[in-house]
Amino acid sequence: MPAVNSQPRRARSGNRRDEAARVAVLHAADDLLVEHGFGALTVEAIARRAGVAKQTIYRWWPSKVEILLDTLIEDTAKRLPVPTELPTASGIRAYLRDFADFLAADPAGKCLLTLLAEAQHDPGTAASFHERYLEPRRIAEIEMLTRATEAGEVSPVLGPEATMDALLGPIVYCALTGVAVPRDLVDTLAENILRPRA
Amino acid sequence: MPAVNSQPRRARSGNRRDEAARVAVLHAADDLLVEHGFGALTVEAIARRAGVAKQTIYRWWPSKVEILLDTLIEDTAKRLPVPTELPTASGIRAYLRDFADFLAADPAGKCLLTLLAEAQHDPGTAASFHERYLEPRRIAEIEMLTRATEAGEVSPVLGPEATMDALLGPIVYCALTGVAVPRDLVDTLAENILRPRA
Amino acid sequence: MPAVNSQPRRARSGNRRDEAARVAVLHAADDLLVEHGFGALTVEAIARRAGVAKQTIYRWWPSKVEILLDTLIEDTAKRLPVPTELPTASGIRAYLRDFADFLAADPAGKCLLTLLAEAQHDPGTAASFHERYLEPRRIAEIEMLTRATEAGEVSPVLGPEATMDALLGPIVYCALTGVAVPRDLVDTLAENILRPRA
Amino acid sequence: MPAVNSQPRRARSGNRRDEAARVAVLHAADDLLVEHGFGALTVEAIARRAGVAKQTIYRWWPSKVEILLDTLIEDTAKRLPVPTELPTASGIRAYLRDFADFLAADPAGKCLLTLLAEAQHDPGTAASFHERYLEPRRIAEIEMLTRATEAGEVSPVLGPEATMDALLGPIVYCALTGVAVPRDLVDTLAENILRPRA
DNA sequence: AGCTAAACGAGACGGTACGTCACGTCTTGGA
DNA sequence: TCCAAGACGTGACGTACCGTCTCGTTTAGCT
Repeated sequence: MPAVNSQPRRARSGNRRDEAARVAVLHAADDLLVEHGFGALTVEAIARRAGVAKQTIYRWWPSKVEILLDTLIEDTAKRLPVPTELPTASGIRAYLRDFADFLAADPAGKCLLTLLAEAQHDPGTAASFHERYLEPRRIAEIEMLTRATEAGEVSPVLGPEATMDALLGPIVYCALTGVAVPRDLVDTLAENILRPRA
Repeated sequence: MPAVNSQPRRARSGNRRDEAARVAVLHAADDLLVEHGFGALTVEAIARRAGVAKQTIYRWWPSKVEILLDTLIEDTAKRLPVPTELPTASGIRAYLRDFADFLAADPAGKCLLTLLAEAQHDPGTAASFHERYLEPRRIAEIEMLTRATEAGEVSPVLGPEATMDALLGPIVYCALTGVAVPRDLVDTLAENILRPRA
Repeated sequence: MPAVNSQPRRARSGNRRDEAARVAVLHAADDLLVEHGFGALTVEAIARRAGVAKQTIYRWWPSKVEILLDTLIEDTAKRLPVPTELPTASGIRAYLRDFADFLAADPAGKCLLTLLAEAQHDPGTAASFHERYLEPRRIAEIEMLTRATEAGEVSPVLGPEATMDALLGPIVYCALTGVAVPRDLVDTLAENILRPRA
Repeated sequence: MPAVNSQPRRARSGNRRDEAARVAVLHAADDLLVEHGFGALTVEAIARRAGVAKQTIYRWWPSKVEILLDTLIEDTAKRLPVPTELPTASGIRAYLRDFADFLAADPAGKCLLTLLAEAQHDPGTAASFHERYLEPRRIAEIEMLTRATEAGEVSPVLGPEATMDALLGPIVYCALTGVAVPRDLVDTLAENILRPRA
């Protein structure tokens, strides 16, 4: 679905990158992943669905996982921002709940799980995934946690890195094993690991 | 002639399954995974390395992930049994530490992570992995936890299912993201989630 | 269909060749050829259909074409004997007509065409086919022709070998190309090549 | 740079069919057939020998017999044209002699016999072989015969179809049975079947 | 009556080729 | 300069048969 407007033919780009082709590829990849699973996510299928030539994909993305990574980064920025300004205990708890919902329900959540999985199979994917997604988020999360601790909102029983692993780990593990995150799991974890003020 | 292996030639199996071929396939798959990664784990490569015909693999395993699953099940039974008899708080803590070491260092640990990853890509793999590995282990773990609780060894802050997710999740998440599990993470988690007697 | 009687189990043979298995194989091969074509004529399919183990086939026949050859030889002896006693011009003409009908209509005719075809593909088949089928028949045909010539029944315009090629060639060629042998072709050929007395 | 073949590397084709690959496949198939027989004529062997990918073969030919058919059609057009302009009795006789030599000596002759044989095994092959080779040639031959008859060059004892079967049949039959066509067979047949003027 | 030897059904085995799919690279020709 | 289109070499897929090889059973014929 490359066309984004009512014109029968997309305005072709000439010698600049075709933005319509770019978003068509991202959408096609995401749609294929959600609708038919990772097995159907081939470069040829993406090109077919996006109405784009295969070469156009190879020109701009080194592999199909980078497409997913682009999608994930854009979607996460919109739907799951890390709260960094004046974080409170309840703000952090809300963030954890949002994260659980994101993994369980959002199409981009499937995208994250897929990338985490593919990173186990391929070192290159792992490197990209860490560098472009995990590390930046982790830095923001650590900052969130540090500020909250300094403000006396929370007093975690572990260092910031380990605290984030202790909080996110169970949520991710439940998502990976197809288990719905229990309602009280997040709250009890926050209570016992973060030790909020109230 | 009491000796059964005086010839270097492998004893052929007749019309019964060839045990030597079976273990050769399991070893070949494990070796390929550890040495060259999941990308090199093709059925043809396994057959080549095991000195076995491709058809022999397809005769006994519906897919290559079932081979890994067989390997994982056999190896886990040997190297990471769930302690079910008279479990103590320190026994559970030791189990968690062993699990972290298993994921980090054992070849079969890579196998587990690979299966967990592949389960994200393919529903069939997910079903097999749950049915043949995760569920049986989870049942044993729940029993371990229940007995320890009844014996007063521990008094967990969550139900048994959620407790196991809270304990195993961070370990798995660290392994998946390539982070070494911090020394104090497991112990502090056990302290705050399980609340042992002592 | 190995069983030839009402007993649920065929009487097993002990340490002598099992005649029931032999004819079951011949029939299965012929049936498969006629019903599903040469492509379906695999050793495994023959064994399956005959209710016989593959090894039993390999024990007695070096290849599947030898099975067809056995069938052809038995059937030809019954249904298309070469008239050698006191041959007449009309006897030879009748033989040619029978041969045309045999190729067109008899299951064993398909068998002959198949063997002639397979002989083009494989020298071993060609050797067996010549030695066991073509040569013996040719010798009998030449004798038939020679006797008829000596008796003054016919006075062929070519030597006996070439005469047989001139008479049989068109019939075989029509069968190979799927053309029905025209009614007058055989008769006119006989008239102009054999030059019968009357 | 006017030269197109200054590099040893073959010029790649872009998005048009690669003519070099096409002829390489035809030659490889013919060579394999002549050198090692039909048994060695596998698609994989053709691809290997032609230096071409298997998929390139499957992209353009539905089966290996179509490759042979292409070869045969091209070669026959060059080496064994049917004389259609002002055919004479001796012209027809020469055509028959050329046909016999073609079958006996020319590589493409083996190709024809192979196709005729394979047509016995597979109805699809038979259909293609008739439609693309036998029928067009037969039409040209019938026209040749009709013209010669109308010009009074010959007065055949049979209709044109049956006449061609009577003339070609013995030649093909000899070739199929590995018998060298006797020198006088063709001439005597022509004399007695065609009845030329002189 | 028991023993030996052969043929049997069953079917696992190491192989080869099949025809299909997707990969990533390349070239053409149009905008 | 970018793009759609698509042919190409590469290599793995899962399947079908090949011909060989045990297995354990059955039976004929000899001790």
